[in-house]
Formats: sequence, structure tokens, C-alpha cells
Amino acid sequence: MKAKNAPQKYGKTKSPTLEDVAREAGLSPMTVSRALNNPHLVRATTVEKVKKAIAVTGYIPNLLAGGLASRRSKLVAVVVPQINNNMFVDTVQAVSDQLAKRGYHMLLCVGGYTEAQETEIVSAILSRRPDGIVLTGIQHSQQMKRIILSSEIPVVEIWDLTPTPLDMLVGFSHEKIGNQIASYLYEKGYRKFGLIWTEDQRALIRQKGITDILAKKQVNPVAAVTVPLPATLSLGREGFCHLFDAENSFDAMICSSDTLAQGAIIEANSRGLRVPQDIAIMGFGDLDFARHNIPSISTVRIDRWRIGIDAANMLTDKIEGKETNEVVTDIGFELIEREST
Amino acid sequence: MKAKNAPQKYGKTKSPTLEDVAREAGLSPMTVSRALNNPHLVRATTVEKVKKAIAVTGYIPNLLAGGLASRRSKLVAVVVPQINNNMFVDTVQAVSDQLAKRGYHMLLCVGGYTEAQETEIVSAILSRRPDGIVLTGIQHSQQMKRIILSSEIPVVEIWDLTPTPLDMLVGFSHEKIGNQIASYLYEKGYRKFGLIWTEDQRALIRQKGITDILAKKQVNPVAAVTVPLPATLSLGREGFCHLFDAENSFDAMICSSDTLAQGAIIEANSRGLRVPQDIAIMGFGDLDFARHNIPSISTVRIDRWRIGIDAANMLTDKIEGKETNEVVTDIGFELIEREST
DNA sequence: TTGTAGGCGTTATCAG
DNA sequence: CTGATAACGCCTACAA
Repeated sequence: MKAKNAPQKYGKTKSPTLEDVAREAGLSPMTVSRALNNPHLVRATTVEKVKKAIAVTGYIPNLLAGGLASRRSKLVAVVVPQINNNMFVDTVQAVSDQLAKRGYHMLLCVGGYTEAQETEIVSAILSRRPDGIVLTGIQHSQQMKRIILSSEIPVVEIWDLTPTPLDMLVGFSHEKIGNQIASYLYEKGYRKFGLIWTEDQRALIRQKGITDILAKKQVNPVAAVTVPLPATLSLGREGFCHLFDAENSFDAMICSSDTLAQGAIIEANSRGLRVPQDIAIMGFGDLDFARHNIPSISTVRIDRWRIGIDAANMLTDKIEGKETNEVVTDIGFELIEREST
Repeated sequence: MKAKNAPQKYGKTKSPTLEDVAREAGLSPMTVSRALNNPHLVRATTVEKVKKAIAVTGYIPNLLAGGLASRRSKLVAVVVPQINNNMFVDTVQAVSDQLAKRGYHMLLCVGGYTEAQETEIVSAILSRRPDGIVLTGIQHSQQMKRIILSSEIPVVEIWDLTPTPLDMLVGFSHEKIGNQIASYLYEKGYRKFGLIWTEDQRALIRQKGITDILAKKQVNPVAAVTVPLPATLSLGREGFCHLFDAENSFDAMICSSDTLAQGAIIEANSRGLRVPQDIAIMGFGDLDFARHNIPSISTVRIDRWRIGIDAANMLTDKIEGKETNEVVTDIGFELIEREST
């Protein structure tokens, strides 16, 4: 089949286009396009004809073509360091849900924790001409900032706080969280602290928030052990061992996530230590198991879902030209006292 | 600024195009395109010129235009029922990672558990002309099957097994898992079973696998309580209460996920029941905490990561025309005996 | 190895 | 309310 007079030059079976629908409906392609995107500009009976023709032809719009012509892709890119990390998953799902409601799709890019990786990913993303971008964190390379700003695409940074975002932001203060954790535990009478900590940027800021306060109180030096990402229960156990085997005078362990805390508690129990009588253990995130664990885990609650909803809404509002003045949203946090401290 | 003689008719600041790069490099747009996509067809010095011109102009390719012209979007769509469900997250991340390595992006669609929703989502997806699609599960509406097959896009179904997939498949047998769980617990001497179960399709097949075997063994009727999705620790506790308050003669509780099992264990403990001496509890998934929980949780391990890797590879292989004969991959499972049974 | 012509499927614009 | 025309930015096909 050399197909001398085939209608299409390359590609295989062509799927029906607007033109096919138009022919079927006895209208022009432009009218069909309107019936689809701005039905209120088209007579009701015409819209009906179009619907019928679409059913007959099995037409599926081509958003590549549509996006090229209209310069709107109805696509929002989301960059997160990881998703098999209970912290981010809820936010991502919330973004996805909310975007869907607004008629957008989510391009999800899992992007390592390094600036270099992020820059590369953002370039790749921009080649799809998304209408908006959600970035996790506020730490970006200069190059990336330049690229993203010159693209003039709305951006929301999430999960952190700064008075000077790239564009918009919805997050919370890791430093304040650190401060509050330290003050709380100090008030409760704990004096010898160990930290089981992951390495990501934001966790390090919380750590600084803690040590700053404790330094002021002039408590004993704070010992810290670093564990790799993603945080797991096993790493919590290991971290506990590492600290405790070197020095067993701790009266409180602070963990950079509930998962690590749960692991630390298990390890403490298995060593015959009572939590919190012999040693207090604190987490972060208020994941579902924190309140059910025995003992229940003191932690810090973040409204992960709301971050996603707000981010999606801020973005779509801006994309659609609705002027908003709230550029930075601090959703705050809540320290939750439970049995483990 | 009415811009009588503006070069572009609409839109704002235009980002540089292939033509701008070509002008800068003193070449034709086509040569620049080749230098980008098939450098081996272009003289090395020319490629250099192009690179320089790209740096100067700050050019970022437009994949909408490229995809429209070439009929290849370098985009793979993934449909999962939920992601804030520990089961799927690892698989999704694996797909994303592997696709990235192969030069593809992931369009992630979170798609409810119902057939109707899935059909709608798939239509929306197709309008982006993805090069491939990953679908969770094998249960699809007739309409959707028709749409997807006529689109002629490679598809991989995951997390389930059937001899007759839409196209390709990588998963495992939920029925066999059910069978094996039942046989295992029966051999261990348990006779009075309670099920704490979520409602999704695949879990129901596992349930059937269990009850089929137990029916053959003529054990007592199996009581089951249904909990909504997503499974949480709290629901595990509630489920346990529901069953146990109605009837306290159970010697084994089987849960449709480790999370529910963990909740059930907590509730059992809080009622002064010893696990497994007074009651055995079994989970599914082998999530990280299962082996660390006290008591550690007997469960079924699935290689969630591998499902993602394989799915991504099968898809990209087919997209790129590499002939493969493995259309259905059964990655199997492993029943893991721990303290809780 | 490079360039020219034309089309991919849709929408903005403006005229009827 | 509807239609004709010209982009949108890139790539296939073919020619040089």
C-alpha cells in the first residue's frame, strides 16, 4: 500500500478533527469550536447540531493544536521533591482535585531536592507551555529564577514562607515551628535534647529554629543525627540507636517527621524505656497514625490539604485574570500535645 | 498602545522561536530543529553554532507545536484512583522516575474508583494526545474501551491481572492472594474470621479469594465490615470495634491493608487482647511499618516499585517501536509471616 | 549536510 | 450569530 493518493501524507489513521465535525454538522469549523468553548455565543439549536455531529464522528479535541493557537494549555505543572513521602502526597492530591474542578490538568514532576535538578526540570516543564507552575520550597537557583520570571507564567511556591516570593506563595514558617517546639519542650522541663533529622532544606530551618531557642536558654548542647530521605520508620529506629548508643542521658528526642518519631518510640520501647517518663519523643506532620499510636505522638499539624487547594485556586485565579491581592498566604500550624511528651 | 504595526497580532511578549534561533545562528529553522532532535544528522560545528544561538536567545522549545507537527507528545498519562493511599504512591513515583529517564513527562490524573469517572478522565486525557497511558485496574466501561482502543495509543493496565488486557499489563492476582491468605491462616489453626475491608474492586476480589477457600474448608461464616476509602488507622480501629462488639468469638481478623491492620491491632491491645494469642491480625501491602510494628504485622508483599518501572518501560518500548512479546507481566506476591499471626 | 514548501488542528480577528 | 482567513511554532517530505 504505497497510498499514492492518500489524504494524509504520514501518520496512521487520523482521528477526526474539527473540520470533520463541521462537515458532518453542516457548519464551519469556527462555529464548532465556539459551540465547544463558548456555547453562549452560539444559537442553542446549533450547539445541538454540533453535539450530535461530535457523537457521530467520535471527535476528541486536540489540545496541542488548541493550546498552540490560543496560547493556553490548561495545564499546570507541579514540582515536588518526592511523593512517596507522606507529607506531600495530600497536597499533591488536593492540587490535582482542585485543578480538575477548574478544568485544568496536572503535570506532576518529581524533582529531587537539589537546585540543579530543579532548574533542569523547570526548563523541561516550560517547553509544555503550562498556564501555571507550583513549586515546592523557596530555594531556587538564580538561573531558574531568571528563566521562570521571563516566562511570565504564574507561579505558586508552597510549603515554606518568605516575604519575597517569586510570584505567589502559600506555606508556613518552619523557623517558627522550630521555635515553638523548643519552647514547648523546655517549658515541660526537658533539658537534654537529641534530634533525628532528615536533610531537606525545610527541615534544616526547623532545626535552626529549635537550636536558636535552646541556645538562648543555655541548655546542654543538642545532639543531632542525620538520616537520608525518604524518612521511614526504620530510619527512626536507627537514628535513635545512633544517638542513644553514643550517649544515654537524653530526656527528649525531636524528630523531623512523625514517621521517624514512631520509629524512635518503637526503639525506645524495645529498650525498655518508657515514653514519655524516661524519654519524650516529638514528631512533625500529624499524620493519621500520630494520634492513634501508643503512646500518641505529640507533633505539629499542617493543613496539607489546604495548601494544595489554595495553591490551585491562586494559580487559576491569576491565570484567568481575576485580580487577587493575597500574594502570600501563611496557613500557620498547630503544635499538638499528646502522650509522647 | 494600539500597536498598529506590531509584528504579532495577539498575545503579549512572544518568547523566542526556532526562527529567532535560526536567524541568530545564520541557519534555517529546519537545521536548528535537527541540531536539537537529531544532532547526528548535523555537522558538529553547526550544532555548536546552534547551542550558542540558543543560549543567546534564551530559546525554549514549544512541545505543543512540536507535538502537533510530529504527532508525538512525549507525554504519558497515568490514571490512579487515589494517591494519598500508600499503595499507589510508590508505583506512581516509579513510573515518573522511569519516564523521566526515557525523556517523557507524566500527566497524573487522580480518578475516583468508578467507571463513569474513569471514562470521563480518559476522554480528557486523550485530548492531550499522550504517547501512552497507564491505567490502574482492569475494570473499564465498554465505552471507554472503545474510545481508548480506537485511539490506538499504547496502554498498560497495572495492579491487577487478566489474560485479556486492553493492550499490555503488569500486575498480580488478587484472587490468588486471597486464596493464599485463607489457606495460610487455616493451616495455622484459625477458624473464626472477621474481615475489615475497603470497597475497591481489587480488594473485593481478594475477599472472594479468601471466602472461596474458607467455604471449601467449611469454617464458620466469615463476618465482614466495610470501611470507606482511603484506608486509615482510625478506620481499622473502628472496623475492629464494629465486628467485635457484635460478636467476640473471632480468632483472626484479616484486613484489606496494613494500615487497617495496624489500627485493628491498636484497638485489640487497648481492649486488653493479646495479638496473636487472643486474636490474629493480618494485613496487606507490606508497608514500611508492618515489620516494625509491635507486634510485627503478617502481610502480603507486592513489589510496588517494580510495577511502575515495568509499566513505564513496556510503554516507552512500544511507543518507540521496540517489539516486545511480554504483553502480560505477573509480578507475583509474597506472603510474609510475622508476629501478628 | 542543509534548505524549501506545506501542513499539523485549532483559535483570534474581523467581516458579514 | 456565523464564516473566511491567517496565524500559532514546529516537523515531515522532498529537493538541492
